[in-house]
Amino acid sequence: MAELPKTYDPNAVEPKWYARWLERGDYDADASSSKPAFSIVIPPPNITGVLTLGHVLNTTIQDILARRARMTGHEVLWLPGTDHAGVATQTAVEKYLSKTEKKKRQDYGREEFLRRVVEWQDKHGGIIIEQLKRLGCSCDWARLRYTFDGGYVRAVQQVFVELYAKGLIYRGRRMINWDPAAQTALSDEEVIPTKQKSVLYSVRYEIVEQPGRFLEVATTRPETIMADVGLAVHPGDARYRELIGKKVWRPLVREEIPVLADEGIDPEFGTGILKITPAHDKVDFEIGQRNGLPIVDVLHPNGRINCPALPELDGMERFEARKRAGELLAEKGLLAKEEPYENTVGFSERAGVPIEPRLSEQWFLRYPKTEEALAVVRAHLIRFFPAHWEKVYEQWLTNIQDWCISRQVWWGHRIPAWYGPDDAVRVQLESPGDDWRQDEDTLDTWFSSWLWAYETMDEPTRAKFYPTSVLVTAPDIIFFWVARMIIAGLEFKPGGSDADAENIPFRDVYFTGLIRDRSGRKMSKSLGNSPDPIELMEKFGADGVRFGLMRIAPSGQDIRFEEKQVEEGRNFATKLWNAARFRQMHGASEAAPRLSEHTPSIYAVEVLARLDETIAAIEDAYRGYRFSEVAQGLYDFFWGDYCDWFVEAAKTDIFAEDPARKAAVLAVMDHVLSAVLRLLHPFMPHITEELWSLLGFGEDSIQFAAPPQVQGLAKAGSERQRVAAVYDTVRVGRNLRAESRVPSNKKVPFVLRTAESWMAEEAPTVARLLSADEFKVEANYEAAKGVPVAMTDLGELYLLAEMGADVGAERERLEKEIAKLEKELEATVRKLSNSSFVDKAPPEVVAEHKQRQVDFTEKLTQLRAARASLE
RNA sequence: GCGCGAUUAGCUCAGUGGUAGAGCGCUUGCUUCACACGCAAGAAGUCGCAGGUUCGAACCCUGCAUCGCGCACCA
Repeated sequence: MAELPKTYDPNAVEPKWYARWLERGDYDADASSSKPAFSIVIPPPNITGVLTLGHVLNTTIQDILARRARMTGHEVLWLPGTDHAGVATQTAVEKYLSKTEKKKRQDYGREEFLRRVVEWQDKHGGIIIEQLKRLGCSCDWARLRYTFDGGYVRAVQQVFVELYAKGLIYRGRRMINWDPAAQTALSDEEVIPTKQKSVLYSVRYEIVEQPGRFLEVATTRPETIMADVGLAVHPGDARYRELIGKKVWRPLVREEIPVLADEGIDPEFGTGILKITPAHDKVDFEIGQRNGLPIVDVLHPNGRINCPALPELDGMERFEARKRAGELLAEKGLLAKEEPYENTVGFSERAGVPIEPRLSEQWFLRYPKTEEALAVVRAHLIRFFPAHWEKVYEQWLTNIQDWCISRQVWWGHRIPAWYGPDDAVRVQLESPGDDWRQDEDTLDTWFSSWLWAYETMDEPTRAKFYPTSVLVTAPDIIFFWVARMIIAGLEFKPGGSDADAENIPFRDVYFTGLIRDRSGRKMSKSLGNSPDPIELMEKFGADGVRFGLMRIAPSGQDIRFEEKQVEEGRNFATKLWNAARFRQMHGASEAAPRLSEHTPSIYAVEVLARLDETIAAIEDAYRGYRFSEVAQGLYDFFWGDYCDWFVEAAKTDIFAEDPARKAAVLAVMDHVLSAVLRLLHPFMPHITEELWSLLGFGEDSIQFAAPPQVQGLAKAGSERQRVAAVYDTVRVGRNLRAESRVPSNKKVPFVLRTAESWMAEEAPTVARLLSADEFKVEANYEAAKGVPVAMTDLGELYLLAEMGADVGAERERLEKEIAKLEKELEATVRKLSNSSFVDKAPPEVVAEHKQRQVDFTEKLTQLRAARASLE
């Protein structure tokens, strides 16, 4: 085999393997397989979206789960797809057309505009799919779905028809959230309450029956005063009892309106008087309904004032009108005061403008199966990771309101309702006839997404792979998507039987953290603080990005992203590459190294024991979806235990002229490398496949190799204790070198004074690790005065530098060491002299402390002797 | 107001009852025959604050503070 190049080039290796995997059909899920099923549906990204770091985190986790499942012998389906994303896509296309052709969607008309959207979708759509491929995602691309696929659209409409027939979907004139920018209704979830600095106006209303007497009423929205239809006070409010039933003059568009009593008024708030504007406030609407008040609407759908009776404001933009209304009131002497005020205003999630509560004819869904949806999570039929999201889910479900599902948007699933002669309404898929016209509105995008877990699968696929194994998603769509999918599964029962366990859309839900920038801000396009993942991959490799991100993504915590972290991932890939390169420089690897044919060195026993521990820890971490633990465990084992210690120690045998010992070491290396590659493969699929192939560890792709198991090869024997003693000696010696200012490249002799004669066998290895030209073990060594000495677990270690003993420096060094040890000993003694501790602490803990006391005392005695010998 | 998180080294974060950890950054020494995207050594933390439980608390309990998120209210 040719020697591996010195540096690893992910940009050449990664696309090569990905193309090969697709060619071989490695990700095609076989619904007729007899292997146990493992399935994930991707949270479909917007068709026109581009890859963000959030997607990278999310899809990397899914890919890890899918790849791990393939290796553990599952038939894996990772079903990919995209979302038509109604409002988002329509807004993007409208923006584009307004820029390029200076036209609004109305200028094109519905049909032509939709043609333009499809054109745009074909041009910009699917970019994200190619980006996911660059990342190495092992999706079954043959099953790629789109929420606008013909069959999918039909299923969405069918569900609408069914729910209507059940009486769960209804049409009604109700208060909804109106987005004046996008000019559509929104669901409650699409409204983001935002704290705002505004102005509180105190407006004076003159009492009709008592001219000259005014009531002060506070409002943040003087531009809607023309829509006031009354004032209200609390029935028990003694201050105003005599006013109930009287009338006041409305200050703008002067008219008499009644004063009435309503329980909903908080007497403590402001002056205790509320103006009632039923058309523009949800609470006011309810009070109006209770008291039989009329509804006066003074806003156009676009948010401009609609009030010809007040020409000063009519047609004015709503916020401009607010200021102007304040001025008008002041001019009339009807403004008592205005003061700065902070309140919370609902903003449209998409358009970013304040929404208007508005009375409107819309379609609503009364959620079915809410109690069942709560129950399956409470009973952990569906498990949330981290579990604390259960509370958030519960809070939403127990306060649930009907869902406004119609949108005044063209790009979406058309509502299958038809209006015929004489106000007849029919809800069905096909048009009832020529004189029937279809509802103009489309459905909320999430009304199609909630079927995603099963409507994306054909019958055989569903039989094999539904319910899916796990859903991986960001917690910000827990209501939009996760909760609604659970409800859909329980209501539409796509499973094999009526049992909840077969109809829930997934068994586990893993909520990722949100990725923030280094100052803690959410990443967004508008802030420009989101790095382009493709650029990162070009710079550090997909594997580097994946590993770097996973190592810092603990379950449920938000992540502060820094490029340094993916740089570390890239560095780790290079380390892996070079460790493999070192191995293949010493001959061909064995695919199935037979460790039992060799007598393992004590270092081999140690590294195999650590490998076992690592494998066990990884298996446990996977069970709890603790991916950063898996990544960190592998990183520590491979870089620390294997590279820094085992390989360096093993060089003694590799470079020695003993073929048996060399073969033994190489077999252990093959064993560990093979195991590490397989353990690492879900995180770094490309480089592990490349090395698997180059080192010849398997005929087939690493993707289907079984993960290594705990072997129990290394028992807690004396070997591990000896390795610990050797490594301790090395650490102490290296420290002694540095403290004594011996340069790294200078070889010096060491002597260890100890009765442990076995240590002499390890002398070549200790010498190598210490960069010593000689390492001697003597039971009765007498050092010359001023020779640097330090204590190891086995005895005194002397550094015989020929640089002339510096008695002063050595004294100083020893005193520092003595002081440190004294402190530690003192703490231990104090603890042991506490009778409560000795009586109540577990015996092994007490024993540990006693041993520590003995060790410390011994070391201290020797250090003091060394110190004394300097005088 | 209710609920959920977080608070540990300069930075980003691990650590869930028994002598404080990693990476980066910093200081020092090294181009030693896998790797300078590297090797070795080092400095650096009253574990947000105050109580409590315990022989023993970064860890368990209570309260508080600060930051973030969700829900409700917001005239």
